[in-house]
Amino acid sequence: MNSDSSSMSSRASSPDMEDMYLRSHHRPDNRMSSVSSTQNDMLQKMSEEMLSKHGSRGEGESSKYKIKKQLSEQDLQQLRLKINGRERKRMHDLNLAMDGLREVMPYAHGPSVRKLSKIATLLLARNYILMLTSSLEEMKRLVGEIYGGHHSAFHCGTVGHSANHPVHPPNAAHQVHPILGSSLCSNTPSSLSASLPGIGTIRPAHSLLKTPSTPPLSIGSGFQHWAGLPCPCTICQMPPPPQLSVMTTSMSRISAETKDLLK
DNA sequence: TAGGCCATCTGGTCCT
DNA sequence: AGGACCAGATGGCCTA
Repeated sequence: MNSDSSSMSSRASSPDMEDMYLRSHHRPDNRMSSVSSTQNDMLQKMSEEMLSKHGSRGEGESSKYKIKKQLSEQDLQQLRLKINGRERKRMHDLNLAMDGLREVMPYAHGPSVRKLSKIATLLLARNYILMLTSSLEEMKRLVGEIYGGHHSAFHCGTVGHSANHPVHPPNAAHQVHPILGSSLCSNTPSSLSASLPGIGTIRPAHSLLKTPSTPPLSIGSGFQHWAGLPCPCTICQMPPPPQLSVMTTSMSRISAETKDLLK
């Protein structure tokens, strides 16, 4: 999913967004989902009122100029309503995307839990990404340690590798760690750090991120969980193997920093 | 009641 | 020209 609409050559069109989110969000009204029926009625009334007002006024007495002016005014009003509607829809799409982001955050979801604000969602998402990236880094390092001298086996199996290290077949990594294989191949530590300079510099507490109404529970590795709700991340869904104790320690450290953010 | 958050309107700018 | 994006203004709702 390409969420960076500003960087795209062609800007994200609303129909696509509607398509994306309407599938998972059942919206009775295609246009104004979050606008209350009262507000919707009000908007409808406003437009109708303006249209009828401009349509009935000035009949007979007005000059051609006046009629023309009224028509242009009417057109202007219609145009304004049209633009407002588009903007409203755009903001709704943005909010749906924000909801989608909230859903995948390691944060309690539910009617009793207060929704994360937009800014808090973005900041938490950033730190979550940094934390996951850092965990991946550490995992890679540990795998490298475990298989010490066979480090080269964890690089992508290329012709070059098989030529340089005939003892270790190029696909050894995939045989030993099929789960890690793709990740290890797609990013070397150096390239990853280069592409994500923010790693290791997770931001300190932000005043905009507040403690949720439901206090966080610390389970096992120290990763943040909130009452009664499982963490959606894959790391928490599998029990950490004993070899990864170093990683879990690191996870505790990182999650503690994340916890600070929520204060 | 002040402050935070949000939805909406609006005008401007940029892009296709 | 029309549409998308953006930022400022405004008013409503909620909470400490």
